[in-house]
Amino acid sequence: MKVHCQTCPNKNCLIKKNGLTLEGLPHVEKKHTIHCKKSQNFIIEGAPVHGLYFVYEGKIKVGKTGINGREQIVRFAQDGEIIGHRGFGAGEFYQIHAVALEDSILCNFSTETMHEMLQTIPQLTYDLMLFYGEELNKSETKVRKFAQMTVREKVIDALLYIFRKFGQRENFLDIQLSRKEIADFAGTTDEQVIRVISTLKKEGLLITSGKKIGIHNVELLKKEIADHHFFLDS
DNA sequence: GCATTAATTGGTC
DNA sequence: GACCAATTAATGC
Repeated sequence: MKVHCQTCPNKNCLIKKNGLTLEGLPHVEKKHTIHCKKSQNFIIEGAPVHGLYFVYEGKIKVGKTGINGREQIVRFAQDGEIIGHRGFGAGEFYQIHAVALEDSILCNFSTETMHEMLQTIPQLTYDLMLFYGEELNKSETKVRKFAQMTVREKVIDALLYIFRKFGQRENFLDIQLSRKEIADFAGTTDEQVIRVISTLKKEGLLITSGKKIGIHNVELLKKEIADHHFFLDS
């Protein structure tokens, strides 16, 4: 079942914002709608690039595979966000993989369609450029964090990122992630994540229930890593 | 309910 | 601070 940009609720999507012009409409019609089941791997690392993805609805993790099959989650994405933008224009093959964390709907624009759009809609091109700039800034910030933060700080930072991005519902983070996925994102191991979480729980900063995690005191957590945040959130 | 998978804890290097 | 092993909790079938 196909979803259309005209009725899409994601106001912050770059296509929704800039693609519904007279010039854009015929291109927007060419997009493909992809229904993705939970844990489906829809971008395979090393596979040929086949355009750009936008999340219509759902939650996605984007990662890279390292030495010994060790996983590094690069970012998470949800409604309205772009995936696969690094492969676009630059390389022939994806350097990342993307997996749906829950049943999701994606919009796929082929490389050709993107080229046509970017060459006819300056505002879209401009917004995409700003987006690339932001992404670069975030990844530079992340490099510094990885080098300078302790494990405890990295885990706190990861939890706050998840909190910012997905928020909480009934006092628990509104996304289902395993301890291992948090570890892969924070750049450490699942055992370390579990240890940090259980001490934070003892300190009254977090609550847990099964695999669900709830942040009890955001301000105190923020305070603990405040020294590392000179610029912006990432 | 049983079997597989994930969370937790303790220990070693 | 990573890796390994053992135990316990959670989840799939």
